[in-house]
Amino acid sequence: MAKSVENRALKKGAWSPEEDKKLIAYIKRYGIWNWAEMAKPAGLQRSGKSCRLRWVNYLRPGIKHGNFTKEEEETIIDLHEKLGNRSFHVQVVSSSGQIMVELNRWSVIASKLPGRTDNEIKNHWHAHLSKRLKYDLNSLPDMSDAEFDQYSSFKTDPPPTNVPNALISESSAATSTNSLPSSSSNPKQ
DNA sequence: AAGTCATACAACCGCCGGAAT
DNA sequence: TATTCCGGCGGTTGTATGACT
Repeated sequence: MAKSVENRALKKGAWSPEEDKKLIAYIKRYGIWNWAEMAKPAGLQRSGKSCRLRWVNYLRPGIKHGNFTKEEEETIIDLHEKLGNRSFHVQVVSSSGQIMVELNRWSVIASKLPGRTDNEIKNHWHAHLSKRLKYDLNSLPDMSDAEFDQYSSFKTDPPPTNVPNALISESSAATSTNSLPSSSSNPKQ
């Protein structure tokens, strides 16, 4: 009830420089203690999720913006191929003993690319790399994005039949390897 | 110059798992 | 043990911008 009234008052859409400044100033002063509660005292009419996303992906110190390098793209493609559409577990030794930690695909890839966020990597994947992979990069000569786009008139056509299945359907290939217990049981995914 | 289309990127939504109670 | 809340993730959408006709 009250919550829906609050939600209606929440601002959505692009962040203004003033909002950015408010969020940065608040976090510098008080740190991150509760995203849902922080927005109000920070003077922001935003949801906690929106504040968190803005901070994690754009305002946080050390975030790298701009074009992905070839090395970064190769890392993304390589890890995406290895990880597929799934999460997995790693063993971590902490002061309290050995524990299992679950990591997800994009955050794992992001951890290998300092300054890059999972959201940025995910967007880059969907915008550039997935379509490039669909066409089997290995069979093409080295080419720029512009050259690739020129080449890729397949966009609305079905993929050629000689492309391996693993490259045609990322999701189906990933599903077949999804044998580990996973938290990513979201039916949407 | 104006309209249309394609692309890139920022942000949102829905869902899930873990922690707290 | 059950419930609630919060943080985090993946997928998707909305919008600004540039290219093209």
